Amino acid sequence: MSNLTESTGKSSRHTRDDVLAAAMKILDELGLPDLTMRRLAATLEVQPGALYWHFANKQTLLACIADEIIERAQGIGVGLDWKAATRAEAESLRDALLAFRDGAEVVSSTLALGLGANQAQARLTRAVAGGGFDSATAETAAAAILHLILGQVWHEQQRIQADSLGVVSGTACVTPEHAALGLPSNQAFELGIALLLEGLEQLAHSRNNLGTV
Amino acid sequence: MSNLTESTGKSSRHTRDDVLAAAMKILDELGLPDLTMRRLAATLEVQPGALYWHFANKQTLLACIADEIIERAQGIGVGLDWKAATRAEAESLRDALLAFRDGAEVVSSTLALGLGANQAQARLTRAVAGGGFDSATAETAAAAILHLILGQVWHEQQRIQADSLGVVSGTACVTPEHAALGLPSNQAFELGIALLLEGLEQLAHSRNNLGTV
DNA sequence: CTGTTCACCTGAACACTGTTCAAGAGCATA
DNA sequence: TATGCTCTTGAACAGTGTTCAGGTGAACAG
Repeated sequence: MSNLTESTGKSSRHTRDDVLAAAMKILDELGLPDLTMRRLAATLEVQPGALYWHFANKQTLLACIADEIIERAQGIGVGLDWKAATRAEAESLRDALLAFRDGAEVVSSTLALGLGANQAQARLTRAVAGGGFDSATAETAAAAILHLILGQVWHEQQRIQADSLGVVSGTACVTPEHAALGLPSNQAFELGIALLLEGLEQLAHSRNNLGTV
Repeated sequence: MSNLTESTGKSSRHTRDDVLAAAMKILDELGLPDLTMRRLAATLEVQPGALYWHFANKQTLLACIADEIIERAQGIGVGLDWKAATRAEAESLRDALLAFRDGAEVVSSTLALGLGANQAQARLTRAVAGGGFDSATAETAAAAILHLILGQVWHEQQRIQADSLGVVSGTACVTPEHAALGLPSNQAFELGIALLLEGLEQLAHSRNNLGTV
């Protein structure tokens, strides 16, 4: 009833990657609030304490999950101009976040804590830098794009879950002020990115008028 | 040693606003992780259960805190063109978030849950709408600005706290890839807003070429 | 065939967390 | 005096992340 590793998928001992994979499965199937160390341990047929041999604490685990989510976004921005490359990078990032339940929230918090998910900003920065901006500007613009994506996807994913639970929302403290309609999420995303890219292009133009490319 | 209401600030019975004020004080002085129902109860010299007469649960409390934080941001955008008005609104929002420890995180999560802090987007939407955009576009652009501000301030506030604790960060799962330098936070904020506003202005121009104001 | 090393796990606890609820205290109004 | 309403108590429930001395088993060395 145990000790078979591959075929029946049962217990015996686990590697760090096993734990990570199991955690990501729970996250995707049950959501972040249900991703507890005890549930994770139970899934692996192991005592909770065992997890702390593989990960120093839960936050570290979450940071690694965030890294994994981000790493699965691969844009193919070769041979494109910087605008198209940046847009492609942004889209692949968004897709990667959407592909995982509560992905945006996980990435947001670990990124805020400065723990993981640096690759996201790194990729965006490289794409933006193709427009010839100085590195500080490129980095800051990339951060702006990233925050925009995270905020939007987080909002969207929360709404998905809220709808599936039939939550009425509103009426928390003051007036309800019914939820914003705005554009559908795809278009909202494209508008946001388009605005930032357009702004960057204008910035590039105004720099051109003053000197070098 | 008790039962005096105003002068010594001691116990007796409390109103919902008392609880809210005490919660905000704890939040500002100790931070979000230390804002627990038990600590809040202890501050008010009351048993934890008493809090649930005033607020249905902790999330509702946090939503009200978020509403309060947002409400304290008052932009004075009268007699300005839409760009200046929007920038003013964004700046006052940013200031309001920065004025409270962990303000951005509190507002982010309750906004993601669709519970509170709607006024923020409402104000931004009104300012943007001054540019003559259709309501869906204005609303979506306002959401973009809001997400940008929240992401940036959250990041900034987390860094403040991390620095004060001497956390080394990095080395979570993969390579450290040392933290982004970019621009100082004020300039980062201004750049982000400037890019979005510039993008919006371009959008307005391109619309002008096709017809009405 | 021993002996040691080392990766991984157990079992049990610690110190918290949010939340619920019957019962009671204290004040205002009738 | 009696009723009703507001607010609080006290105690529990069901979880949470985390720690740690000790144990198990496989791999490797002599």
